[in-house]
Amino acid sequence: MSKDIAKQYDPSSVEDRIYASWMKGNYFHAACDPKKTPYTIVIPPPNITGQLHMGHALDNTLQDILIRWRRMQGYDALWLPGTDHASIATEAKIVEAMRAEGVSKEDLGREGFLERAWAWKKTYGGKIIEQLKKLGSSCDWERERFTLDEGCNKAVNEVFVRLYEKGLIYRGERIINWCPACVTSISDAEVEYEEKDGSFWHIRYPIADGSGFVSLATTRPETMLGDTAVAVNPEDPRYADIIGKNVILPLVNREIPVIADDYVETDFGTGVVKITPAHDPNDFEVGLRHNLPVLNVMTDNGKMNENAGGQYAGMDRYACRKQIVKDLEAGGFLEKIEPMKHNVGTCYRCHTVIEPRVSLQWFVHMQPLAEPAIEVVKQGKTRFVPERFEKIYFNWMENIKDWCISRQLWWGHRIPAWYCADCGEITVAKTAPDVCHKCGGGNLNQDPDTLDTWFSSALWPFSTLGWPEQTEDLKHFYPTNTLVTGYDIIFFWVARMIFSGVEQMGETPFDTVLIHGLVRDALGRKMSKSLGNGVDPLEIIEKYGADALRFTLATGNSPGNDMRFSDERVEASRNFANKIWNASRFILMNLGDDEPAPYIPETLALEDKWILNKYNNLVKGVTESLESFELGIAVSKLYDFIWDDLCDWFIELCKIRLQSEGEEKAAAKAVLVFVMSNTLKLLHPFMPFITEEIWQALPHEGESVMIANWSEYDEALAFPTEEAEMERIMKAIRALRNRRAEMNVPPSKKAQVFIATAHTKTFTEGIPFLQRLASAADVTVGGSFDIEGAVSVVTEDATLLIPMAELVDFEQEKKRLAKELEGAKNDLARIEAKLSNEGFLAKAPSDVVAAQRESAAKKREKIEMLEESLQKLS
RNA sequence: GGGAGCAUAGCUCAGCUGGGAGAGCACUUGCCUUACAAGCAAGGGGUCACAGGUUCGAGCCCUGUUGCUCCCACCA
Repeated sequence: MSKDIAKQYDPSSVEDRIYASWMKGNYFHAACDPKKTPYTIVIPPPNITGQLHMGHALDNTLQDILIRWRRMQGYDALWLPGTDHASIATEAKIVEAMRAEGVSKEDLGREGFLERAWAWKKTYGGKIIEQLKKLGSSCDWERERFTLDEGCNKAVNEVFVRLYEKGLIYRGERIINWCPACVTSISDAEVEYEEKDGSFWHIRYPIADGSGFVSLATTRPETMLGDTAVAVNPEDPRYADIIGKNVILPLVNREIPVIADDYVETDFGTGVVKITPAHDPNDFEVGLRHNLPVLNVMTDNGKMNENAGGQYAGMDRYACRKQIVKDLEAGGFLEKIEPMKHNVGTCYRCHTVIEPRVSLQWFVHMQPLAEPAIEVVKQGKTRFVPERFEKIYFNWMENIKDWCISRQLWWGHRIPAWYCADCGEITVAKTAPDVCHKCGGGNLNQDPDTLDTWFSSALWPFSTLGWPEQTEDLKHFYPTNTLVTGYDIIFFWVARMIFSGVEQMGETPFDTVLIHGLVRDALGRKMSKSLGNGVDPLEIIEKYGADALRFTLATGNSPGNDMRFSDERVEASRNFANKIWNASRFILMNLGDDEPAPYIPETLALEDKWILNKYNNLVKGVTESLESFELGIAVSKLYDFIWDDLCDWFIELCKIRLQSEGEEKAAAKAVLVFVMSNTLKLLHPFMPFITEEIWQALPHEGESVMIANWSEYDEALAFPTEEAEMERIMKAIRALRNRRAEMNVPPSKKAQVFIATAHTKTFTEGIPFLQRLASAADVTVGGSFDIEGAVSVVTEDATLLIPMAELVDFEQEKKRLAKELEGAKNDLARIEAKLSNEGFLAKAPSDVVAAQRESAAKKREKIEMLEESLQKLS
């Protein structure tokens, strides 16, 4: 904030400069000071392929608010940043770029491909970090990590070996989800189900002995090529006689048995199910039970393979489906086609329909890991905010299935398993073994596959602190405190971090999981690339400033709930920033070159005590809200205080004293500076840039507001009596303004006011306020007045009389007063009904009863005054 | 098939452990009152989805109903 202060706050001219000054001051760096209490947040590492989107902006704003607040409170606050290698997404991106050049992965070979991938990472991987800085994120950049860096690799290998040795990682042939576009297996969590219009094809399978046929229905007719049985329910009388017979698979003329299995429902479809063990998870289970052959009929990229038979081999699965249907129809096997909606699993990265398929993969045996992970949440060692997400967590963990962790990709942590070419034994080791641990042969080949990205993300809270080394950082900062993330990645990440932390470290990785919702567009739709409705946070920052964006994201939103984003809301935030800017400008203009001086308690005026008391309560309120993770409430308290109390009232009230000289002017200035600079501290976590810019311009101690001490409630600033007195005056001012507006009296027309009140001292003190803020001319305060033809304005504390006979229709005035009287009487009747209720008096807490008594007394006073005013009019 | 969330002013949403509803935007009226027109002042507008229940008292707690949204689940 320079000398020539503009009327409008221009964020673009201050943000980068301020951020650079913070970096220069090294304020983001956590010291790892054993004398200080640590407060740690690990960032949900954004993908290196990522562009900062609104979800990131929200997530990181919340984290920055928490970390800045705790840092100011004196914690050894560490916000540990980093990025995720995002195996599938990154590899896809690189392969795509290579395709444009006509190069394939195979052309380059593994080494060449990885070289290229690292080069890509070097060029583009830091982009999102730069974008986080634009947002104001106060991460400890010295500790920045990458899920595929050397340290994380060590951690990954360590965990893999440990789990393998405990028997919790195994290799086996199972049905897995296969994405034919990404050409890799994916985990169950990575499958997204989408409801699609499909068909239910009813097909006739002839019975081999020529006794007829059975009808069955399928949504994926092409998989019939891999059928190795047909199943019916053993209790189903319709089919009792065919169990054990064979049927002939149409088109391929292969004989397959009819088996009986409980899995088949009698009341769905025809009660007959084709069994394709290689391409359906249930069928696979049935196949195991009945010892059926497993016939894989598809290739890696979703085409039919040689097992599908000559006429279909090489066809795309969907082309094949069409052809099969055609051929079935031609052969008279197709009974009917029923339209049907069904849930189709798709790849969460590319949304290609996944193909369940039998495959040899690595798995984590989840059950033993899930149990203690459930326990730590049950015991409250980790709690979810809001709590309801615990149910989602439990539900997932309690029904957990084994986790397929191997991926047929090159970009990622390579599986630390070596196969002996001589004896076939597997050697799992942290570093490449020289010889087979069984036969001692040296002919070893490492598994070509890499691990699920989430395997390394799961270790993030401790791998980033140096684990498996017992580093000082690890000892000091683990377990971390707060994890901030969206509900959409509880399964992918949060759950896996919890069981990994518990298993490897013996301790849950964080005490609180703060869950936020999705940022939707103005119409409530999910922001997505395909819809093109995404709002770019960087554009918003450019247009309105980072503080306005942060404020928008932090406000009017409660944990776990989705929010809508609209430019109008950012505009409102921008206006708020501007309001603060101008209030500060006003203070600075009045400060001149005066020595900054703290206020002297003895010189404080009524309004000073009022604002100090309000400020003191604000400190308490904001801190409490932050402690309970109600950031939206904290920020709205600040908004209300700054805009309403400080700007609309206190600054206006101060103008009176600022026009004078001497002690009272000094007091006004000192209190203005005190309240503003301390409020800036409270606001700083939410709006870091503007608060720093202004704080630096105001008289201050210390280098930066971001390392200033967070304020605490201070008994010396408690002035409840004065606040109440001030409120009496304010009420009178509002009532006067209201009355004048109703009568269309322009502010330029000053009016004489007589105030009849029991609080003569208070109102005498308030005379200048009424003159300044309620267009009063001469004000006379007394016990009662008898004035002919005056307009009366009645509050609970006073009757204000304005002799403006010429402006008033006294019949109207009588009606108005009568109406007001009636309203007051109704209010009183309601309160008295309550007070005469035995149950209320007996059971309501005493402070509530007292409050009701007080408001009854006030109403009675008001009624009395209204009656008096009416009487005078007649 | 299970589970969850939401339903409050014209719009978008707050409303913490029950004590008679708030904000922003929009709207109406009057103000360039020299910090701010991205502003100031005043105002209108709500049977808190519906029906029961608990309670002295319910937007808030319980039950049910309706509508919308989401998550999970192997119905071929």
